[in-house]
Amino acid sequence: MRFSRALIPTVKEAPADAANVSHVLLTRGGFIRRVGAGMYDFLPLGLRVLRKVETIVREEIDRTGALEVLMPALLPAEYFKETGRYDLYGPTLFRVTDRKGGDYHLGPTHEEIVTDIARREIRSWRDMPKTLYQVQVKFRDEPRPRGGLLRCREFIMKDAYSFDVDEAGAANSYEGMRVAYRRIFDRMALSYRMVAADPGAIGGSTSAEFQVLVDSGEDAIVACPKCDYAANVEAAKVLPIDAPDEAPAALEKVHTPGHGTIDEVTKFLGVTPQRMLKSLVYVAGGNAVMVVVRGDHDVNEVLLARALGVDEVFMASEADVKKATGANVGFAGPVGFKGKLVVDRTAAGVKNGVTGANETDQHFKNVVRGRDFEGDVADVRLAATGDTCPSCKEGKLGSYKGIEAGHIFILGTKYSAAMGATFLDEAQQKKPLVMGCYGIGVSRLVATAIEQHHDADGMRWPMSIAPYHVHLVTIGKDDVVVEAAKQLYEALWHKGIEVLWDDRDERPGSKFKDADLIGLPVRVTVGGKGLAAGNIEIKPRTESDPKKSELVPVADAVARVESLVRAAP
RNA sequence: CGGGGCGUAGCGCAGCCUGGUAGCGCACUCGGUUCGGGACCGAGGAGUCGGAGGUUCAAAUCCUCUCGCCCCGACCA
Repeated sequence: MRFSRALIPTVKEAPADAANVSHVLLTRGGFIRRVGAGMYDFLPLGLRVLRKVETIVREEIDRTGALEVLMPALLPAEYFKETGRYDLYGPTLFRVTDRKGGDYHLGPTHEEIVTDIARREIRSWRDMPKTLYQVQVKFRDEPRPRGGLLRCREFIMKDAYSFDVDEAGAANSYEGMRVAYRRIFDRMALSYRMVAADPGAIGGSTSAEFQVLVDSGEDAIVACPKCDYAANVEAAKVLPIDAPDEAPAALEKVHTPGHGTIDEVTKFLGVTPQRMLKSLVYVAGGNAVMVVVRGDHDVNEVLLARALGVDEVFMASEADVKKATGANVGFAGPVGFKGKLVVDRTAAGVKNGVTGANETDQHFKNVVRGRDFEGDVADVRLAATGDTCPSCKEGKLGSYKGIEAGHIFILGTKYSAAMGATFLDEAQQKKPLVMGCYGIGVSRLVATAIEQHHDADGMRWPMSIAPYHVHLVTIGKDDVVVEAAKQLYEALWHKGIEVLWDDRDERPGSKFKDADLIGLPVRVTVGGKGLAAGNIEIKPRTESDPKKSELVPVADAVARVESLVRAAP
């Protein structure tokens, strides 16, 4: 492609509304343009990347034996109503009404729709295993779209669904998909980690996320350096931490005027956060629940909800805290608390703790569980850096940030049972299909790749998903230069190497800046000076020194470029 | 939805507090000089100041309502 005929609207200044590197660079590089909140145009370069990601995903998913289908994005409400998700999804569902007043919605995911295919088409154990997938647009009215392509209201997802006769079969399908996912992320040259995850709203038992490791990521991950344990913090198991043994001292009420936070109280009373019993009020199923964790820990709301047997818990409002404790926020405590009380296992072991007295400006010292309060003990804290690994019990967990690029689940019979998707097994018994589901955020991956591969000058595309492989820059308009470039351009294309030729009538500086911004993996410069000496210049985008490039005789240029393109991931 | 902020030329912004007839940089068009890391000179085109209502002789500026967007939280690929 000749730059002069392409649509690559690069801009010098970052858009004011962009906060993420990928959003800034994709916009500046002319890959995408915002249309509305969480909606983007893919301009030619952006679309080329998207297509390459899709191709890798298709190749690897096909390799597992899965079959590509295409389901509608516009869905009649009846299917989601069958499983109750029409209500459960709430405002996240884009709801539409047709001319006859019928209820429809745009598909946020397609478990119900594939399950409908399955209940019509899969009748015998002989039909399985079977995995169906699609690469398709999804719609979710996110509470807060953000980060450019990272979180959109309309986005491209690869969603696959497996159907098996039993749990063992489902585990097998799941394993096959796990291998495919590894290959996909490896081919895209992403540094990622597969982590244990919470199945969340999709439901099911086993699930793992593929987290691309970047500091700007929204998800917190803990991982063990000694074994392969890694988990999203919200799904991480925690081990109780023993407190130093002490003889119980007498309960004592202390005046702590205006000191409500852990930080203030520890300083004011001269105690460590490990001695604090942080008491938080949540609302679960309409009731106020007090949760006690150690001062240096945070509540894991997923674990808390599970411990309470509810779907969701919410932090209580300031007013609700006052109502529940009779004190201002900052002075809640378990001692004398009348409502439901949940105590984290580690907090339960704290001897002579410090906690709010449910009285504004008052705390208790030397609080002992069993003597001063009871409550239900459960692991409800978030895993933290330095925790002992719950798997090998040896390593100390480290913390990482990631972007969720893929998620795989074993669903079991949740959807098949609800929708009557059954088959006849060898014993002529009617059984529900055992399902798994597997998602990859295809459009999100475009942005994720940039979050991980960029520098101060712009993007650094991995070869496998770069919009073109080679950025050919010509300096000046001399006939010799243009002719040499043209020959190189055509020779490379004949070898299947995709070349973007910047043939614009621009000054060299602008061309180099745009080349760095767009970030194609190999830059080839043809200029009068080099050509006079019989050379062209080759510079990988990963080389950060602007002056450093390889001089190659014109005759060897094609072979040299080809070897670079073939070698890179 | 809770909290914060922003809507002025294609993009990035100033002007608003203290009303007086809209400006800067980039981009764009034309002419010229330039040409190996975002050149320079000259000339130009381009804006219902998000929308509606109000106050006023006069509103981008003050008031009310409204729409849109961004950022921080709860959700997710």
